[in-house]
Amino acid sequence: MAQKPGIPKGTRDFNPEQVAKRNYIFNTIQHQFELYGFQSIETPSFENSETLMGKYGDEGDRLIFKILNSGDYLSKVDNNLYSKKDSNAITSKISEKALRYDLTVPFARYVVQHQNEIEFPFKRYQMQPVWRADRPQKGRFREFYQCDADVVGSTSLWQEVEFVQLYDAVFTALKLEGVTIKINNRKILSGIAEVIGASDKLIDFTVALDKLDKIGEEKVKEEMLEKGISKEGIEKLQPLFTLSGSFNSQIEQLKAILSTSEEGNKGIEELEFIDKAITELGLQTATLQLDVTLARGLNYYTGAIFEVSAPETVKMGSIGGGGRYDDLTGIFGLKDVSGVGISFGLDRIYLVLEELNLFPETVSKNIDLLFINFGETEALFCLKAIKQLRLNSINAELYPDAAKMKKQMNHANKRNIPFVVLVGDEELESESYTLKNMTTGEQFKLSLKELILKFQ
RNA sequence: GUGGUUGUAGCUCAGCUGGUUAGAGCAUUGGUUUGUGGUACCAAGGGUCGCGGGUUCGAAUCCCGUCUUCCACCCCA
Repeated sequence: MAQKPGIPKGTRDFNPEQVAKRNYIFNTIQHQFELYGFQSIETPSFENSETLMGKYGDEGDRLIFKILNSGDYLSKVDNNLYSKKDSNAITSKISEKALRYDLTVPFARYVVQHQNEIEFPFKRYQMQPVWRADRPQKGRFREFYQCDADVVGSTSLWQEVEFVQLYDAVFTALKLEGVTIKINNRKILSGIAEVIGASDKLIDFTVALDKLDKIGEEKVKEEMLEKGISKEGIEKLQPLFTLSGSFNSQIEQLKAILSTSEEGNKGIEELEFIDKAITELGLQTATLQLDVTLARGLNYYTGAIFEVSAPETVKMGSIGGGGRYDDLTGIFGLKDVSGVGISFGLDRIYLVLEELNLFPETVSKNIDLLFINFGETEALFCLKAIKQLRLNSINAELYPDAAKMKKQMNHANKRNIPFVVLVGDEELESESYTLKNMTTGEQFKLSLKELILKFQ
């Protein structure tokens, strides 16, 4: 035997059962998206490099899969550049396309490109694979699916409120109870940075703050010092490290910290609005939690920031994220179109449902009837019946070969087919069908009409 | 990108400090059983020990490289 074929690391094959389970998640999410008024679009799996590059920060650029130009791609690189062996400089010469890294940036590109055809506010959802040249680990792949819902063309905070409800609706429909929807606001982070005199170090400051629950207060302070944030500034942060209690009481504490920051106050107002509405409307199974350490997608989020964590019993990174971006389309030349959206990580949700055993038993569809093949005459007779069954929406098939009974029966068992039909000489003569229940072993002789009636 | 970990039959794994022809269970195929399956028993097929190089009289076993797996960091869904 030659060496076995394989697939690139971080990618996966899906067997029929896995596909059925994935489709169950897809369908559940899609159903809720549509209930909330979102419409589906699709974009190409690869975009022009300039559409993607620079939109996700340096780290993001590194993780984008670049597609090599076709043809004699090296001939365009001048010798001087080539001899320097500067990968970054050469990349733009030999690669002009790249695999999509997420669904948000391509959507922004779509909105700008089709701005005159779109009726705003535009609510779209998109469920497609994205690719990242990351190193795989638990719940992290190089090809995975995102399910995004975004609204563009409205600055209304009611959108944020609806997205919180949508998260709750989807996870409730998936029977995944006890997820936490964490919410924060970019304006609060900016406000804090402003108050401690580190406005220019917002990203460094938030990246460090984000690690609070992971590495602890001391290490976070160390990292901030390293990044050049003043000692006095860090001292002002002290209340932040011990921030606790209900949504409301955290808000009160934040108000004290941010009293001098106009932007910070704006962020507080927004959070209060959302919390008040959600409290009034109620959530089914999820919990909305204020988390000031939450810092995601800072390269484009300007208002609300969302992240969803699985129930604490499961060790898994976030299973969803999102936020408000006031100026994403600005990058592509369209000003003043605000957007807000959320994303579901299908592959991670799959792992969580699997771990908690939450998939319904019936996710995979099976055929009801397998006709045993006894030979040419019998097979043709069976196919006539099968045709009628299928016209009546009954799943049925004929075993393709006139193999030994044992083999055919075994095949039915392996595939968990509940019934087989036997048609031999005797049945041919009487134009009847022997139906055998593979679980109980019972069998009955039926006419085609009776057979159809039984399975309809 | 950094650090660690893993790789033996289709699958799950044994194989002690290097020593004849590398094993088991499950799965597969055939038989006991020509139109009645699941169970049982019997038998058979299937492996360049991830790949490449090195040390050695001798390597699945030790060393180096490489790829892969999983995990942590970075970052993220």
